[in-house]
Amino acid sequence: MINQILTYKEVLEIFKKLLRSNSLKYTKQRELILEIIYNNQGHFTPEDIYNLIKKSYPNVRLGIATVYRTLGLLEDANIVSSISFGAKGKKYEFGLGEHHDHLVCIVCGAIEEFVDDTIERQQELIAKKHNFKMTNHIMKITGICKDCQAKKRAKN
Amino acid sequence: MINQILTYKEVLEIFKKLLRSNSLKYTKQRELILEIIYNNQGHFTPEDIYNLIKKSYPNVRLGIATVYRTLGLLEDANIVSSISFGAKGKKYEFGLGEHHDHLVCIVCGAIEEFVDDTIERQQELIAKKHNFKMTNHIMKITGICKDCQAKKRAKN
DNA sequence: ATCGATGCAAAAGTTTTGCATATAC
DNA sequence: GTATATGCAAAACTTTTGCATCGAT
Repeated sequence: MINQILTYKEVLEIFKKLLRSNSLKYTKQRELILEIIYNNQGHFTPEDIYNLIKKSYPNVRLGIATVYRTLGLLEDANIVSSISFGAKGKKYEFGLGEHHDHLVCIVCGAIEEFVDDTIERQQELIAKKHNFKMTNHIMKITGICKDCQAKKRAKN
Repeated sequence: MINQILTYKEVLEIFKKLLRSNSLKYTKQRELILEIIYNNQGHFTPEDIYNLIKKSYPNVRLGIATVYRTLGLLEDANIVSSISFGAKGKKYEFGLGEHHDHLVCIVCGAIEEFVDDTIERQQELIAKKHNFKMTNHIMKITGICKDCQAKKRAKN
């Protein structure tokens, strides 16, 4: 897992290299999908990404199928990662750069990110103990966020 | 979070109490869904559960919609928990009893479970630090399992 | 007797696929 | 020029909803 911040140019180079080494083609659509995910920090459904591109680049032709196909490609290459946040469908986010985990509020849906060294280290130990060659890991804490707890108290 | 092993009878009692206190009805279908999840340790899609019940109890009428509705109910009550394993759709498992996390093989799909005290403790600290009232947490390590690593070596 | 639950089928949503055409190499 | 990618539309799935009927209380 790469744990340093990469510029868009560097990421694009990684992607291009990946395409080349698999005899795949570098297309405008593929670039835009990567760019949107890189530039908009956050968690997006395939449809979100489709809509963002349609809005930002109205003159580029794009089908939703291409978004699905490209996300699959990017996920295989670990450039993006996906997670299911309980809501319907999967969400994707940029996956190179510092790894982080998620706190998700079950009331308002807010997502906070965190990084915790103890957790990171322990995960590696666990994988080793089970003879797993770890390629990725996800941790998600669900609960009620500060704001929603306050609102709840106010109501009572 | 309840951290002790409960008998089926105890779980059923919890479920019945939940139903009663919400003016919901105790039906054969609801009981069978709970029973199947309790007795078959593992991770099931709603369709899996539907098929298991159809096979085990061919004379009980059951629609897939009821499975979805009941799983929603059981999940809200924390009696079952759901997780998305990358494959399509969510999978459900029994959620009372000792909490555990998952190692998922990206090659063969095998799921191993583990319990790790350090992780558990750290999660509580993180939730506290972010003022989250934690209701649940999931950790998933993806990688290549021992067997698939061996097969891969054999091929090369 | 009442009110919620159920099955069914239709609808809504999500993801994948086939194919003719377009585009990168 | 060749091989892969694309958009589109259809198909395949997954999940939810409306409604008449059934069944638990």
